[in-house]
Amino acid sequence: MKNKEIAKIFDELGDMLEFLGENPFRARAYKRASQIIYGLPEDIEKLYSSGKLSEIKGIGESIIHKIGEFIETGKISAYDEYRSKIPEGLLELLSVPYIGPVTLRTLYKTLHITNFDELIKACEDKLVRNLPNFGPKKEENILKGLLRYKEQIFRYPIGLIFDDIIKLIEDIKNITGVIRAEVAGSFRRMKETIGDIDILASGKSTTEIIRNFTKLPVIKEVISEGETKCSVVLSTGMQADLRVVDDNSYGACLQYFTGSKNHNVKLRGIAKDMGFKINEYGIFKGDKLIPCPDEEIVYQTLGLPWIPPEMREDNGEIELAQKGNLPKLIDYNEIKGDVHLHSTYSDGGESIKVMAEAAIKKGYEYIVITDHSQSLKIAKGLEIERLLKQMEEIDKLNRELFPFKIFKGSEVDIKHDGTLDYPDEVLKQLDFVIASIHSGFKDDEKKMTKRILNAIENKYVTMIAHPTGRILNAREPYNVNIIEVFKMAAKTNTFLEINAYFDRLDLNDVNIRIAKEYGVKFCIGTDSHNSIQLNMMIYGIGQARRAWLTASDIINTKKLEDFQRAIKIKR
DNA sequence: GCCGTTTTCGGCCCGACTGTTTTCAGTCG
Repeated sequence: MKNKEIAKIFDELGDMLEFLGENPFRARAYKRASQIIYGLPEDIEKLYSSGKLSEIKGIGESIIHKIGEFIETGKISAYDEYRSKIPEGLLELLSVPYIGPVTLRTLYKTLHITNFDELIKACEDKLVRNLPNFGPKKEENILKGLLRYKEQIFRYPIGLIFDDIIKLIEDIKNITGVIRAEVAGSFRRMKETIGDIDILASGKSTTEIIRNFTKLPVIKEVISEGETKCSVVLSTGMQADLRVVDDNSYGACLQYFTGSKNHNVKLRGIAKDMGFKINEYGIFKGDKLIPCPDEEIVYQTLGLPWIPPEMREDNGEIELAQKGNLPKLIDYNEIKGDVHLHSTYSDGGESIKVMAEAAIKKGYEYIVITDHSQSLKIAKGLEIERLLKQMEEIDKLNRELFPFKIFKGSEVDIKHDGTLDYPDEVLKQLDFVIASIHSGFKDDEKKMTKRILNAIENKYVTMIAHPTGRILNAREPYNVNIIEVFKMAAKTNTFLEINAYFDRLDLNDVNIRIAKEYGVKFCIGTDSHNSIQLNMMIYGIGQARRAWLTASDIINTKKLEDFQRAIKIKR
């Protein structure tokens, strides 16, 4: 699939036009197209050849032509032409705080800066401050931005920072005068990674609230501080922005601050067509303010139902809302059991019983214990004998914990030759067989795809875990033709996992949406190695919601009896 | 570059904060 590759080219093309100072709306059109293509739930080549690209808003004649050129020739001549005018590496500087297209252009034209290190040196040599409209403060900020960018080139996986942020919000709620406070931005949209934290609070004395916020112990540095907003760096190195408004504007501001940017741009366009002006303080009809203490009012005024934050990416959700066809997304409390858990039998940290009791406490009706199989020695994978012994223990626990149910499962390695790590006679004694890749990551696409398809075709395999193998900030997906996997999974009733482990989130939102188009059903598993990690379920649900899944798409939303029936369907 | 039961040309979301200026451009979200 070339979606990502093409999306990246249009994104860069947008950057180039910005840098060159060409029509900013043209640049934005490319950037918009890039984001649309990145989030496409289908193979772009297929859409191109079937002529369906022209039905997508934001993709016009010229861009379709360029996509066609890329599919047929592997390149886009307009892109290559601009590329040759701009030094390699220069545009990366656009991602540095304080550096926008105008600043970068000046730096390039006057000081001939083309990369990171040259700019650092120019700042240190105090050359930047003397440029027109620059000054000492700006030079200092650029240098700070460069250093911060270098430190924080990656985005934080949401699961890594979730608890800290919830705690921070509690601290903010305790500041005198604060009426309401919550996190907005990509965190509220449950994006898999978070760049910075956007926090919203309401209260009367905004300046005072902000001053008290900047004194919280977790704040390392104050970047900017005004009457209604401020930006700080937290002790973790993460940036946080706080916005404080009157409680009557809370809903409008929450809507605005949650984004995404594209979602808001479209919404404001709709408002404008209806004769409204919409900003973070509310909706205006002429000079008359319609107060929006709650978010629902913003959408309602525009004739729309409230749209869940996870959907707000301008991927068609506004059009769906206009038609009254928003899906009922899976709710955060609809999961009835966890399907991917490890215990001390392999590399988990706690006993099966402790894991089960934690699940009961969460209100689950069942769990599946899925320790590693024999060849994964590094994780104390179970030889057949120990697996049989584990089954006995599970039988015993099931008598004890009734009506709660522990299913007998295993996370079975798909070995390098494409066979599974236990023979069928063993697999058929298990209730739930997970197959997954833990070795031979470097196989070429053909071989890797064959390995996974082999596993899917085994009638005892219930689910493929973490189907692409990517690890956030650490490992790229393995070379696999994921579309073939989707097709075969749908055909054979093999479930695909939405792995909720904080640095996996695999399948990711884009792939989940594509897989659903092919008719795939999913389970969400936390891959927990201790009982606290059961809480990671929310991150998996978040990704499912971002992919517009409903409870009926996800097998472990089913009650015990129905789940039991569903996992037998393939046999 | 995209888009249109107001438009096929002329628009394209809106405001806060900073640093440089002396009224505003640039950046950010």
